[in-house]
Amino acid sequence: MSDVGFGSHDHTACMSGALDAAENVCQTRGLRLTKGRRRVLEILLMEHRAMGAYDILDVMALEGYAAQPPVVYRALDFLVSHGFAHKIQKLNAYLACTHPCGDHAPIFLICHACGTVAETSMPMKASLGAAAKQLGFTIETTVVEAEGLCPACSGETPS
Amino acid sequence: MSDVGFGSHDHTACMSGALDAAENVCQTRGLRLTKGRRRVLEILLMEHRAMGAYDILDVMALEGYAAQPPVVYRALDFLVSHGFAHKIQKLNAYLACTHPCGDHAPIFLICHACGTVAETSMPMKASLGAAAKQLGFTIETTVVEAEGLCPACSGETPS
DNA sequence: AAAGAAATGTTATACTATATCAATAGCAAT
DNA sequence: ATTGCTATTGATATAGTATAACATTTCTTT
Repeated sequence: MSDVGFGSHDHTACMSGALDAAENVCQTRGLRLTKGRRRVLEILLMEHRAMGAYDILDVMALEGYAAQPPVVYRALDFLVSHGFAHKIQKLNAYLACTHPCGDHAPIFLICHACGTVAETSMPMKASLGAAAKQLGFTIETTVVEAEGLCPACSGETPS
Repeated sequence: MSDVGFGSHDHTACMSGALDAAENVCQTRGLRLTKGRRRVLEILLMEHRAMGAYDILDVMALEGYAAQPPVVYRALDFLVSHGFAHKIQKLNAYLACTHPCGDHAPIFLICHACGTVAETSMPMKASLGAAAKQLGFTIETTVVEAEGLCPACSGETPS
């Protein structure tokens, strides 16, 4: 594991950095980070938490940019399929990717007390792929999520 | 990895065995495998595939035991929380557990061509837990799912 | 038998996601 | 610069997944 989302960080930098990175990746790969897609990514980065699609819609509505569900789901599909965001399956929620974001196999640590989700990377991707291969199964994508208590919440008695 | 769901097996034996095992576990732990819960488990074992809650409802309706969604969801909650079934997060579907079913950390291999889901067990549970612990995170439950092509489908050109 | 806990039946509704089709914008080649 | 093609957006409707709430029944313990 290399990096984690618990503890503080320079959020402004992390956000503009991630946006710049996304711009660059899109440039390089000939992808279009259109207004709607960028807006959804900005919201995810700004909020810095796992958000449901309808949470994102709410934020857009507050910003005066009312939109329909398909707008957000399309943007999320784009962001997720190109690695700019991830879907947290256990929460039906989406999280901006704050990693260097090449082709990675992330794992997520979900605190069920405070709802924080930390992204880190898989210490065992290779072993998983190799083990599956032995069974004749070819892995294309993986989901690894762990639920439990984050450092802040495990020391206390959270409500 | 110890066991896998690709390839054939003695389905009748697997089903009655799993039911007996569930009965025994319930007996031991003072749990009640009531009619509705047992019925849902039987359906999952019979169909031997990942089923949505409404798929299960459809089967119950065909059997003349029409029920409302909460009936199935409650049964599934019971079965999942006691390890008799698992939820496949990527599919919003449920699968009977066909393993010896002590306290295990399963991983699922999902074929996106034929929809088959194989349950096997985690080769890296310990490493994951230890790595998370280093970050101060205490894991309580894990979800590990891999999507790709099963042996049968990777050799062909499936539609 | 009575009391308390667990499970069920039922209605309604909340939450998550996609199909569909018309309209528009970006891009490449003549 | 127009034409034609493809990708994207807008908008309406609807499909699919899951739970809240509350009355009723069943089980278990006393």
